[in-house]
Amino acid sequence: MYRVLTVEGSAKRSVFKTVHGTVETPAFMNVGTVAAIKGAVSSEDLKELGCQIELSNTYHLHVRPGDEVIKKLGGLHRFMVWDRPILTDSGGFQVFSLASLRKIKEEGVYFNSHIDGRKIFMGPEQSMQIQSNLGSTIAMAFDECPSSLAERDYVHASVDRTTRWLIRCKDELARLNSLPDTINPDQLLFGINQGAVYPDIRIEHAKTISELDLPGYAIGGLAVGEPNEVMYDILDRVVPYLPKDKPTYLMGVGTPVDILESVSRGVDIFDCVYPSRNGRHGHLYTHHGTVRLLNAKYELDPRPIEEGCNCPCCRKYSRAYVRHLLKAKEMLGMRLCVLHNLYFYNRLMQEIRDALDNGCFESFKRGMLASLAEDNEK
RNA sequence: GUGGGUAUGGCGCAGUUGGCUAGCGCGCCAGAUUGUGGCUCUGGAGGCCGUGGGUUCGAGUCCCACUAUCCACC
Repeated sequence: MYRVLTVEGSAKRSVFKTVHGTVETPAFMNVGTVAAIKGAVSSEDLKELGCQIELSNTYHLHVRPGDEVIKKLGGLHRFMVWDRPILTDSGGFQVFSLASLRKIKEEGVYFNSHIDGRKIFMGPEQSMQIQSNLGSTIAMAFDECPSSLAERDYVHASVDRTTRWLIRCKDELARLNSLPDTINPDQLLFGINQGAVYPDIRIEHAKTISELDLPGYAIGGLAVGEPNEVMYDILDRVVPYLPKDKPTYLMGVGTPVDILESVSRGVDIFDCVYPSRNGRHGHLYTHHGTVRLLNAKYELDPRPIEEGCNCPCCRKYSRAYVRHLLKAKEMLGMRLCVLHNLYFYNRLMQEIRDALDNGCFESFKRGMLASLAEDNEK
């Protein structure tokens, strides 16, 4: 299923085979929370952008349109017409991001829907049932993502509960996968490491969940406000305790720099809203730093967002035109910007894989870090 | 032409019985944003308060004239 091809330091170049196709890693998952990449990007577009695997969200699809609806329509792949791998986030992060609307108990979490305010209960079993109805390739464990500022005692108790939840997730998914009418009987479960910024709690947790022999492991609860150096330090300490023969997924990360630094620390898979959300807001990534397209200095700029970029936006359109579209709040402006950013991220991952294949990742990384730090003011 | 209303940053407006460096929304300029509520947040620039007189210790606020504009009526 998962095979390491080459290693350079802690960096890994691997292939991860699933029933929905192979993911070449290091890989970036393009984020389509509600079974769509925001910004009018279709699943056809995703293929053109080089997307290998897409991420959707359990909580959001549960509240709308409802996982039962998607199951009746044949599962998420058929629903959104995407035949490559899909990872569904468990809803655990919403415990954290919608914190003002929730109550956490041993059995699970009581939410208020952000759509209509109605009460929702989600525990490990519910999350697995929803993800089973969606039929994603990879289901994520239902976890709690404690604040990076949380007290040590709280984090300790939270992580213990997350472990108990993980065992319940594993049991429940095994049961669901064996049911006759299940959408994807080969659905995989990834466990999630937590522990905020306490290395000893994280390491202990990593050891514990590794023993459950799941097909993959994620590191959650990072890049939520703590300094970058802290995140890198946690990765240095924790990744060695996760199985090397399984994919390692760093949740919610990150900037191009974060990705380079994390690959060199052994991470295989990433996801982040940056390319899509920032794209919608005119914050564009290039190999030579970011372009804030809404800045006045681009008003008359006839160049593409990035010279030499082969994305659907850069092949045709000028900064001036796309800037105008964003200013006018035309959907096309967002779309073109998101297309560029996702193309950039997917291409960056391809470049990382090529460098690993050629055994020159460290020098590639040094050069790319220098290039990304350029001002792009010209 | 007559009567009445209104004139405050690019636009739309607040400005209490006249009282310290005239506010707000949008827009504009710049910055944040890491398992996405097509958001949200943080800064910044920009105003001789229509013009000219007057009353007062002090006027965006009161008085007069003028100009512009809106409404009603001949």
